Amino acid sequence: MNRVFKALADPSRRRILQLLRDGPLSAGDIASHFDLAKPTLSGHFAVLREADLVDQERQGTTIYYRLKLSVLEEALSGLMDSMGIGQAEPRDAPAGNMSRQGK
Amino acid sequence: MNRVFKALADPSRRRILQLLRDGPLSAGDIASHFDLAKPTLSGHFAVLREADLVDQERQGTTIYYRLKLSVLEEALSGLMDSMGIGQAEPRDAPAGNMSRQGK
DNA sequence: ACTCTATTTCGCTAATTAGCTAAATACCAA
DNA sequence: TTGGTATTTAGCTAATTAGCGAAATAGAGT
Repeated sequence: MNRVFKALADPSRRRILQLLRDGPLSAGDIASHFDLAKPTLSGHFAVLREADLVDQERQGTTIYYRLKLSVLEEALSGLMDSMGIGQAEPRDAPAGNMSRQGK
Repeated sequence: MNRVFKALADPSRRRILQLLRDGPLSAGDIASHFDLAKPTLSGHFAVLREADLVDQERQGTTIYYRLKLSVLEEALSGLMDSMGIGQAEPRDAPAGNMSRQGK
């Protein structure tokens, strides 16, 4: 989960994920949307892969990347949960007194 | 919005936000939950402030930090929106076509 | 003015990161 | 096996980051 947020911290990587929203794309297809060198993009793909946010499928000489939406969803809702966003009630903090921080 | 995701990329900062979920805390209160030096935490506060995720209020010699939940919410739902993750509507939402798949 | 306490700012270091070019790998076709 | 296309790996640099201790700032109490 930490890797997911690290991955999301870079705008290029967020944009890659957006591009993958409508279906798998090859590395080259993705690269054509950017003004970055291919190896740079390849590095971003590696980060996304390590975060388990995408998976790869080779088809001949072309590699297709596909968004793993459920992983992204779980990370985001996990965070929202821990922050008390949304209708999810925190399970760890009884809504009364937990630690009155005396000092 | 980029600053928000950069801020969220660090686990200590995410934990700070969690601690602030139940109400404002002083810098010292927060620091007592960590094994980090005060200046280090102070740096994290600065990052969170620049991301507009918290605000500060001085009370005597003590500085209280408060979570700006709406900023966090908007960043997250903005991302979810751009990724096509459903039920991310803060206000009025076009609840219609969610089955866009294909390529 | 002095002295606490709380917090930040200042330098510094080590680790990480994003970017590049050049070279390597993988696959396909002739 | 040679050649071509797609992508990654290797090796580098510059910029950013997280951490620290020491010093500075700020307010409150004496």
